[in-house]
Amino acid sequence: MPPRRQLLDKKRRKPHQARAGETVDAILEGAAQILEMGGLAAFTTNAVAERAGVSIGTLYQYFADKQALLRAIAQQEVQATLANVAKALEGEIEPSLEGRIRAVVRAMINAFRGRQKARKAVAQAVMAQGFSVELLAPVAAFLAHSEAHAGQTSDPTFPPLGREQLFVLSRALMGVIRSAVIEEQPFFKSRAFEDELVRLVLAYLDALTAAA
Amino acid sequence: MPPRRQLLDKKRRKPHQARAGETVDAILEGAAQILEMGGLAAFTTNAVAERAGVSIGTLYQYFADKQALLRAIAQQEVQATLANVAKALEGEIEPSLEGRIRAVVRAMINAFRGRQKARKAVAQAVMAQGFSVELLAPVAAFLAHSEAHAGQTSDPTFPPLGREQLFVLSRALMGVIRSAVIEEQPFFKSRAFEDELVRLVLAYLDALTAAA
Amino acid sequence: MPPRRQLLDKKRRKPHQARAGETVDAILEGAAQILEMGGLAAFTTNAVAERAGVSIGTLYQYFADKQALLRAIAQQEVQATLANVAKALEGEIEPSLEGRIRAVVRAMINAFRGRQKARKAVAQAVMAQGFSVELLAPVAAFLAHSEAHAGQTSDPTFPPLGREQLFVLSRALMGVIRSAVIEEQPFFKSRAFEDELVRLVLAYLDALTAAA
Amino acid sequence: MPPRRQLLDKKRRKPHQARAGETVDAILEGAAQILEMGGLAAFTTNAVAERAGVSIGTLYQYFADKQALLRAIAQQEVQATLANVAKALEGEIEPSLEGRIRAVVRAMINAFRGRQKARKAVAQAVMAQGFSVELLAPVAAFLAHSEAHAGQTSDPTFPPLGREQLFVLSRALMGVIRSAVIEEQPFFKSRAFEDELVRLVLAYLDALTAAA
DNA sequence: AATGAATGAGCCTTCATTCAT
DNA sequence: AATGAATGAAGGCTCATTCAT
Repeated sequence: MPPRRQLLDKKRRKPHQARAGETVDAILEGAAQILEMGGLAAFTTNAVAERAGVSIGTLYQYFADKQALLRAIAQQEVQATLANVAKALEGEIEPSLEGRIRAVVRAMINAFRGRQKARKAVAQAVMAQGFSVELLAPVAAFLAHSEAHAGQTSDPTFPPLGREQLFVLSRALMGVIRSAVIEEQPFFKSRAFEDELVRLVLAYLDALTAAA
Repeated sequence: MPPRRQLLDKKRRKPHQARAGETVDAILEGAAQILEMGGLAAFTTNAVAERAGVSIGTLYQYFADKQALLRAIAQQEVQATLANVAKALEGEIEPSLEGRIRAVVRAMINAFRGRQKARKAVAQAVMAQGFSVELLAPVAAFLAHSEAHAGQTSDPTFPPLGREQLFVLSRALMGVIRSAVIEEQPFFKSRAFEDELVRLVLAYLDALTAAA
Repeated sequence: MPPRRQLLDKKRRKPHQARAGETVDAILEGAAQILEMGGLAAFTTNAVAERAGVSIGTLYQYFADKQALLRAIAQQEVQATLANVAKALEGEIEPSLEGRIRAVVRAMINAFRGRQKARKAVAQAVMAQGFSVELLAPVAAFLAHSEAHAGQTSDPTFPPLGREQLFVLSRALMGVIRSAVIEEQPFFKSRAFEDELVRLVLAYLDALTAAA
Repeated sequence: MPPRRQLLDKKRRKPHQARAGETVDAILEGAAQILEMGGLAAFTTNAVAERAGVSIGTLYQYFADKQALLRAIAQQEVQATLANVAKALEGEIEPSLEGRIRAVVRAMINAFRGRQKARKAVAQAVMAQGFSVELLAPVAAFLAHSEAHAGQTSDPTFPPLGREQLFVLSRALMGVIRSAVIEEQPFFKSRAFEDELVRLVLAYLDALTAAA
């Protein structure tokens, strides 16, 4: 029996004896849901607050402004994706280069399965702000790291990636996945699609190796 | 009997004729300028009308709403880019596969040189609407066409691209360029960047050939 | 029979074929009324717009922001007061110093009769912004001008007022009237009150003369 | 049994006693600081509470609302100013009328412990509420009292001031100082300014005497 | 007594769109 | 066809105030 607020008729709900952390989580979750449902256009602070079941004032107690909220979600999403990728890599027994690349590709594709529209919106919003560089930094770092490990295996090694090469590789990969999500391609989750992505990465790395 | 707007004919008719055409062009030009100067944030219908030197009412006589205006600009840009690519291809003497790929890549990069900010804004806005599919269709078609021609040369031929392969190739290329534009990468117009793009496309096509 | 505004029931009225000038006047009038009724606290842009019978959008078409509106009213009020004073002086046949001072005092008192609360609010608001100096400048100029004329009469002349002296004289006069308005003193319109104000000004001027 | 707030007793009791008194003082001090630093715009209840080092809830335990807090500050300041004036008068060896007037003027100028901005803010805020009457009452009373004492000296005496005369004298004095504070006049603390104020009061009193 | 998370009414402002002229 | 004054829904954000702990 929730002690406060009994007339649920009109406005707020959620009795919440929520600790601050819980409140923040609720807001983040609400924001993601709004993004998922209506895209960036529906992403208004009032809508987020309502969906999160908190007052607009509470939202602003935790996020300085709309952008800060957006940034937080983006951060969270990138983190989650990276964690996904990392986990996929660890679990991978097969140490072949192709095996590891496939693991990364698969993890990235799967990362987009949950909330496609939300991620789409986040991607757009974040890019629109110019945070893309910082946010994608971890991705680039990860790829670089992954590449560094390559030398420890029996795989054909390849020279360290230059600035432009890292950029091309990471953006090509993300660009294709991004497009597939945004265009809602039917083959998004197909094995054929995954194969082509792996082929793309592998081919590029091979070409680099050959050139060196 | 299409009463308004052929605007894609590009050719300006006699100045005392086709008042409408001129007005539309003025609006489109004004819109592009606004976009270029202030980005999406400054892109208000009133601002565009003022810049174009027409009343807001007139603007709405030719464009149903803001989105329609945005779509028209996007259309125009894509069209122009394709024309650029085609011209580059035609003028290319060297018939090697790499030579043609480089021509295409260069044409696409150059297409973004004029009004980078405008293109960035258009890209973001249009993607947010989900029109990417239609807009990118001509690009994909063009690449398919280009590939079809490849067989007619003395180059090592490669099998016709499958749906996923065409998708991966085109989106990878566009995705990298798009990212470079949006992130305003300093190396955008460098030779090194161009080289990597060519390498990416070439490597993927080689891999496909090898697999066949 | 006021021609405008017929359905007072709910929201908007006024079919308005209003010229821009009329609209501005309506807004200014509405603003004065709001100020008169509820003071600065009630002075919200929405309230003003509603009272003026225009949409909030229209208000912002003519005034950049709330402050601009406030400044406009203040300007108008000061102007009106000065006009009042000037007219009173002109009409004054008796050219004695005391006679002229009394005319000024009376004009100032009368200026505050119409919309006491509005003027009170305007005074406060304007002071809060720091425009007081510029706005009161005409008053000071007027006093200086009045003083300049003194030499042309048979009155005992007095030396030109210094900066501090002009300040003390004008603010003392305005301060007393202002207080009377704000405190809603019953004797505000009495002859006795007027007499004391005249005495104050006269005494100060005399003292200055004696000191010189 | 008044449970809260005697705060005007000024005397701080034993530090381990009277917790409430200390809290109230802290709030009042915090409020004054906020006012001084950021003016009325920065004067939010939350800001005051934070500055005072208490929670917002505690603030509301001692002050019914924001206005009450403002009133308390004003009260306190007026009280302090009067005390200042009284002390100045007592300490004044020279018993001449001009000497005593100067002491009063100086005390009023120096009031508010040098916190001009806070004083300005308080003046504006309090006036906006219409509390001016009550707040100025002690000032008027003091002046009346002071005048009453005048007769006991060897100064040229003057007749007791009438209602309008007392009003004019006190408001003229306060009005000038108030304006100087609000307009942030550079000569506020100058000797020349003080001289003119003294002259104003003296001249008016002289005129009254002469008329009697 | 004190705390501070939560509330939400309401403020200022923008801008896409309409329509009488 | 063109104009542009007018509209008003909607958005971001603030801050005085409450109340369960």
